[in-house]
Amino acid sequence: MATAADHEGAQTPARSCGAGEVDALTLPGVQVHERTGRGGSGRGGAGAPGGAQVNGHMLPSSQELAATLPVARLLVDVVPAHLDRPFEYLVPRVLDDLVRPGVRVKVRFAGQEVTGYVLERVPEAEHGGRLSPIRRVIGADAVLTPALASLAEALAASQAGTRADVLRLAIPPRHARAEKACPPEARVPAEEGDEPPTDVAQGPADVDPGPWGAYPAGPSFLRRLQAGESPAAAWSALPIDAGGWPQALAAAAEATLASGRGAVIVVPDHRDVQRVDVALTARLGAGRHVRLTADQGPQARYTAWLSLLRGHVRCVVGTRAAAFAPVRDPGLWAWWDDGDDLHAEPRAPYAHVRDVLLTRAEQAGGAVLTGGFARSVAVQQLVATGRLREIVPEPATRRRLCARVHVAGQGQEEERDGPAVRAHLPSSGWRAAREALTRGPVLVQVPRRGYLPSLSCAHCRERARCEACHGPLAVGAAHGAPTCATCGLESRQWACPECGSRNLRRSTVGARRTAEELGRAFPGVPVRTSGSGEVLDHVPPTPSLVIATPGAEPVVEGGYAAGLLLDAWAALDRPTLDAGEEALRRWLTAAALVRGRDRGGVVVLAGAPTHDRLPPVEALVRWAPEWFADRELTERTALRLPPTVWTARLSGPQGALGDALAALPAVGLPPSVEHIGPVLLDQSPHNSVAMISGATLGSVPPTPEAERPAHVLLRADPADAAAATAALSRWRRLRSVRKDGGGVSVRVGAHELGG
DNA sequence: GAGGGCCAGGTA
DNA sequence: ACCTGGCCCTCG
Repeated sequence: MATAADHEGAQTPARSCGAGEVDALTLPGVQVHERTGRGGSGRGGAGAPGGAQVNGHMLPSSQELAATLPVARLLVDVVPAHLDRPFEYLVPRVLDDLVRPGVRVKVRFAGQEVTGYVLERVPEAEHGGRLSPIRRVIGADAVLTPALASLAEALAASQAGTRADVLRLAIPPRHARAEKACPPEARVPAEEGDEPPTDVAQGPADVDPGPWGAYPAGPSFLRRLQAGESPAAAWSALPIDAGGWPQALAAAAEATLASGRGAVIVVPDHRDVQRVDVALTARLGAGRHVRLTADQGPQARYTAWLSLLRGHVRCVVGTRAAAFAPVRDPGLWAWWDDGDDLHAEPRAPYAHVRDVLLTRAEQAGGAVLTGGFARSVAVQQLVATGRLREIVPEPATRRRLCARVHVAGQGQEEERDGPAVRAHLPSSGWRAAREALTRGPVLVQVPRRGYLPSLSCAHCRERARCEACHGPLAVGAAHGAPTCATCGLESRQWACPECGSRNLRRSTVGARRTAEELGRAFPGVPVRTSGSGEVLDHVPPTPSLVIATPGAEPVVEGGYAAGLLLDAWAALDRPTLDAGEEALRRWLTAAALVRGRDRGGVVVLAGAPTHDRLPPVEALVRWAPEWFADRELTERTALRLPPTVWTARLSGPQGALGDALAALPAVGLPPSVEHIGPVLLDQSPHNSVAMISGATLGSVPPTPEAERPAHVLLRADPADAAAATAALSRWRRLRSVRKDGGGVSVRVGAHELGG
């Protein structure tokens, strides 16, 4: 393959490189303007007969420019916020044909070679100074489509980030072999009639509603998709008994394709991609859709991405980054399980899949569909504001197809001994499992992986902490010593600082230990585990115990006979805003894999507080995710908690945060914006490092007060959100130009002080 | 973010 | 007269 370097100085006439063959074309002999000459106008090359003229600067002949529109405005891929604006470059004549809006190029910027994206070609420069030439074109495809450009602009604005941040997530690295494998776009025009005829909306042949038949509003949603309309829905999915959510998403995709439009489906993890992929193949046949995941490798990823960009394929299923997929004429934006934190992008600008898809729907049109067994508070807010309409099953359908839920420890007294207690199971759970094992597999969800992830004082129940750093103590293996999860120090002589007791008790039991114990409680029954490390996709529908951590529950044909949800309090006790929401989501996700009530399916929730029934527990028992989400939304509105208010988090050294707070009003932060903090990030790890090393080395100075890491949470009414975000954006630009950001990072929409 | 110019203050 | 460091600006 000819690389850029191969072309260096080769004097290749542009004409000999048909667009289809060009990988990367290097401008031969570009030398001038490499250095910003110190003296005068430095009109370089000697002679320069027939040199072009731009802004009064004569250019040498080796630099002959495109005859028309010799200037390209580019977005350069650089980090600093104040550089998020167009820069102008010259278009050499040899690159004239290739430098089109959206094309990826290489240019010299601040002395380095950087990637740029062509925004437009213009007749003359706005910039007064001299321009550098574009050095190379990276692939002939216009990767920055107009749709993507406006998406990047909107997302950057709403997250106080930069367009380059967005594009880094949205446009995969170019892969030349993938480009070759995917036939050039010129030869596959969508309108030439070589598309499968089913792609064209035609006549009465309605798409088979499949699982949508179980929802009153389902079939009409599909019909509207097929008719080219753009409904927007929050869908409460029934358990797998009702046909399976992957099949439902595939049906929605088929209806959309039948209207002549494309579809984007985003799911949390690659197991979900696999399942939707299978469903799509079954619905659409082979070759009508592509997958897009982070783990598929550069070539496969770019091949899939290009086939969407070039319009060969109109439907995609993938994980987070697939939300940016360049599907042509999009008609459906769908995502599954809004509450799964895999949908939240961990890199700047931190946009959630929901933000990305809703923004795209607003900009490009198309239907919106978000489904799940649970309903997140964020989705409930969209329902409450009328952005989404509900698709929910009839109560009777739900009662029939959802498992019966029992909360252990309620009603009749639980037994105090026997095999159940030894397996730290409530006896009702043990009985349910024993009975269910005669009919099929039993799913056991344990909230945490590992062995004994956390320990507490056997006497006063105070959480056991590391003596050095106050991190949580845990036991990693069957006979291991308690070890700090934060600093790794072994604690062989632990004593409770509260009551002096030297005995530890487990407060959470991990999957491995549970597997051991259950194996003993149910001799002869095969035990399988699925969690981090080894995640099982499927298990056979034969009697077995399947122990899984949340998100790793294997699917079983025909559903589990029963489900045990252990250590409920551990899920509820997390000190985060969304602990209840997240607990319910995890329980419902597991419970949805269990057979419906009509087929004897039962779910036992163990370890929930018994004195009063918490809303997430009640919502599980009643299988009422909408009720819970609505209640939670009401409560957060009253308490001014996100997502009902705008929030942003600034993180960095305490001193720099103070400076930032002082500077923000001057760049337009509305006075109504409150701030909470600065709050010191956590005393323990940093102190512990100082303490431990101080003890051994004797001379490590403590972290200066101003340098200690901290957070500030900003909070504002939704009405002030745009102004507040804009102020943060301006502040970032100012900071980055002065190089005194002080290590403060900005995250708009961060709900918690932690993390 | 990187590189460089420019001014202030110190050093030979 | 020359070196060094900090500040601030440009980058097309």
